[in-house]
Amino acid sequence: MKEYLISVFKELETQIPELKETQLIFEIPKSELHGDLSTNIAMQLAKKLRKNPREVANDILSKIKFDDNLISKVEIAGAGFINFFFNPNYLTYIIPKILDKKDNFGKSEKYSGKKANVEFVSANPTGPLTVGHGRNAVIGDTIANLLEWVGYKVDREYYFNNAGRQMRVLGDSVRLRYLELLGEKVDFPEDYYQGDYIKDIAQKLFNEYSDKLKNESAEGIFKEVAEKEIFDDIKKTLSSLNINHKIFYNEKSLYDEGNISDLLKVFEQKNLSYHKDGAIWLKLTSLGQEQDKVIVKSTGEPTYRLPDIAYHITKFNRGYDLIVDLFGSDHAATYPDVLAALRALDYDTEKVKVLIHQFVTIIKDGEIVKMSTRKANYITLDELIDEVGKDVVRYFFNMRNISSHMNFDLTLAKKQSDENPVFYLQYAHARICSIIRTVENENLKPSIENLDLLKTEEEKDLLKKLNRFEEEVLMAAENFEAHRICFYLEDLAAAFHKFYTFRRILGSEKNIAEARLALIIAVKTVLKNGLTILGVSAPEKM
RNA sequence: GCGCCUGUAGCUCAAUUGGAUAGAGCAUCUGACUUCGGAUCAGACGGUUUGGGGUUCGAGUCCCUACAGGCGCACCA
Repeated sequence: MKEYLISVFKELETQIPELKETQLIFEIPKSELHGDLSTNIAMQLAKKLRKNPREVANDILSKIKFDDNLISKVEIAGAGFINFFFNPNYLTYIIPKILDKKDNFGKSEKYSGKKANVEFVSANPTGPLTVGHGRNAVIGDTIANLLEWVGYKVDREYYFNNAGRQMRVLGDSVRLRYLELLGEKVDFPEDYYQGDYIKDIAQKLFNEYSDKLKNESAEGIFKEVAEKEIFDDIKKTLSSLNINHKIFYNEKSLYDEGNISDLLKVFEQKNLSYHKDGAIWLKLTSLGQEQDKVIVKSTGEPTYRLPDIAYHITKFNRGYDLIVDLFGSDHAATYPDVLAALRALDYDTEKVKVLIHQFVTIIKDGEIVKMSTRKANYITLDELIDEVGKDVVRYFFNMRNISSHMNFDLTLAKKQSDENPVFYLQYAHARICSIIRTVENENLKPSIENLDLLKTEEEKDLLKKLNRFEEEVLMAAENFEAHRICFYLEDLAAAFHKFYTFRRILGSEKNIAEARLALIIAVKTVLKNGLTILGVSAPEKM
């Protein structure tokens, strides 16, 4: 429909040349009184033509003839909006379309043929995933889903580093706990990993090797076993949320394959780096950044920046059209340097979309829980999933704009069952399934023969909402905003529940009953597809 | 001190990217089923969009400023 209106206005360009320079926008008005689509084009033109907006609108309409089969009414309203009212029959076209496409309804081909990489979680294996990682994990996976729905071929990627200082400390933490088990008195440093999982790993090593590891170094078996155990747990946690990364990219391979040394040479050749105080610095100030930063320490060890840049270069070289980086606000300061460097090396950083999500504040028994991996004062993602379930976790993290500093009230979440919107959606789906089961016994079949009988307010409202789904998916994907899907689905479910309260299938005249049956099957399909994007199940019974 | 994010109803959050009368859920109050799932529906209450300036036909949204909170500001990642 939008396409139709755009084409009509395009034809008008010959008569009103200024139209070419204005952005033609059609939007769905907030209020139904303002029609099904609306444009502010007259107001935009008014400025250029130095005329009254309503006059311009009148002028435009006098020059256009609309197809009566599509548009039933056009009006000028407010300061100069032009509102379009669809022919009601047009709305019902969506039902056969949904019934035909089923699980694929809502998908589009707009970006088909394009490849995207979504990097998310990317926590180093130093401890179990926390609730904070959970937000990252869920958002990342859902964005990947959304991109797939609009045609991208998506790789989900996890970047990690098992070489640096963090991992050395991890290994040594395990070693010290192990020595404790041997009865040695050790002084366990405060800035080491305090969590019980370290003791568990030490215990495991003790069970297997007894005291044979007494003289092993932290970097050897202690680190290796710790990394493996913890990474296995991380993968298990993610998989319990149905999150499975295709690629685990180890920073170490960047050294092994020479990417790091190559990059250093390039910086040198392009005169983008210099030596000072025994370290190598990147000339970020010449790239518009605040200050130069060290890329190789005086010890000869690179800082994280260098591999970060090399890593992103591999993403370009791997041929992605879209590169999504998702991380928490604690890392927000690092990416501008990386992007500046990439730009200086002539990579098209328009392809890189950096998404920053704000932190989750955990509230338990009315108090804020301060979290720290090091101090082992945190709530793990596993605990959260155990307490509220996978669907609630996924829905909850998806339902808010990523820039919101969201609160997670754990006490409420635990007792939450009828208060949580995810149940509201699932209930609507299960209810429709139940109706279908019941109605089938009455020898009714969904029919699209008499959809024009769907003309009550409740039915029209549902039809309008069904008509919006494809665009919602596209908007959510293009803006990387999964929460729009949540709000849309809640809206749709509410419209269904209202329909259910006032309009019946059983007991209605057969043609109406069968048209309504087709309608609710369409609603069920859209609910399920929306929940699928979010990674939430759509149960047939609850 | 500097940078990024945030501030909207009692609480948790939206607002079609600058549009029309700022909307939902929860909480509170009042109502609604002898038949398809009451985990539901209808209604009421609730706002100086943190304060103050500015930009324009039009501002929750953009600019300036003050205040409050979160996150950063390494030769850690």
